[in-house]
Amino acid sequence: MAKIRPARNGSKKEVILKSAAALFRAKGFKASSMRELATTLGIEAPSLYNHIGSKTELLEEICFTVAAHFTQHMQQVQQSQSTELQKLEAIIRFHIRMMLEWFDELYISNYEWKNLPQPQLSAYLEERKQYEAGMLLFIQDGIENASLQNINAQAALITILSALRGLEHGNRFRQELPGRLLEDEMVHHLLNGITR
Amino acid sequence: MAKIRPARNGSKKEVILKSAAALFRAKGFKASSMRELATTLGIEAPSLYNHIGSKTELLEEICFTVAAHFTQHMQQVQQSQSTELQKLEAIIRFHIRMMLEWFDELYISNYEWKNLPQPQLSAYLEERKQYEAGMLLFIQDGIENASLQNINAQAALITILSALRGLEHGNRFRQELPGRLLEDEMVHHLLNGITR
DNA sequence: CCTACCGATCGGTAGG
DNA sequence: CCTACCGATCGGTAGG
Repeated sequence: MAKIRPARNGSKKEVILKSAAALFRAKGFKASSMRELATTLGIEAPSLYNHIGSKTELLEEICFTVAAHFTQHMQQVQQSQSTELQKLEAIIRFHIRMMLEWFDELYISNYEWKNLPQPQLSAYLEERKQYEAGMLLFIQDGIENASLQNINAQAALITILSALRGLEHGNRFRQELPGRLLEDEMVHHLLNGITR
Repeated sequence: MAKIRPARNGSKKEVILKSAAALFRAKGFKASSMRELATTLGIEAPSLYNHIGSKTELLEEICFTVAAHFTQHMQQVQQSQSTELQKLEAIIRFHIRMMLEWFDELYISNYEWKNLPQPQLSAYLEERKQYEAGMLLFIQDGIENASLQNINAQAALITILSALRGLEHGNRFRQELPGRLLEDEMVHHLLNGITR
């Protein structure tokens, strides 16, 4: 019999979500089986369904939780009184910190979102689009008030976003570089190239 | 009865590879079925096996063909008499051009390689490691002879590689920006940030 | 290049 | 949280 799962049952669901994120990141969403997830948690696969609704629900929770963090930070930056350069720097630093702390989850929201069902898929892509529009505005404003060079704003957006989102590759950087150093170096690299 | 497939049967296998690349990129390797691939080609699934050995073989051919292109270009750049800055610029431009021309294949070799079986998986990762070591050397040499700022070479490598490999995201840039403009802008963005 | 079909594995449910 | 089990789908083969 189907059991109604509580929206908040605290720690057990979060444990499942964390294991799922690690598994989905390592193998990909489709290649990850609920049986393997259950095994890593020391239970049988059907027992998972006392805590979650479906495999897809796990993916949704991961993607939208990550998206919410970024959206919230974007709004915070937009409402600040900082300069455009400071806003861009804040965005870059936030990305890198999130990547260091929530690597599995960010990887999934970057590369496994395509497995989301509709209408969540569209909603997710729309939220991303809004975020990117916010970044583009910072760059355009910076060009207008001459704190940035007269670059192509769209290309600069793509370069910065690619550098930040592509960051998870291999994640070897975690061992070889202190996170704070990487953060400072990337800010310098990505901003000084477009800072007049 | 198993049929021995010729190593060179020319166009038909290449047509399959091209369709497979598009499908694997859109849906992911695991989520792509041979039945769907066959349908897009107007044949039944079992007929595919007159031209290919397995689904995995398709992935292998895509990943190693891409890797071979990059490895060959790296060797060409290493043997050139260019300055370190010119070498880095050549690498960046080559990446972007490959991305514009072989988007599906690069996406797969960037994100679906984890589906490779052993020992191909290890061989693939080793080839990538060699490529990255080559780039790192350009950066280190540039720092030593002061054509680059006194940056952290590892961080600079990560930033450039991330920006280049993360580039395929959404691939909207294909419509909005002429490829050559994006190339020039990214070279400027990624190099001027570290060029003294 | 097709029809017919296989063994394996999947997400998930029934029922307790 | 378990055992038992389902319908669907998968990659691939047999045989022609």
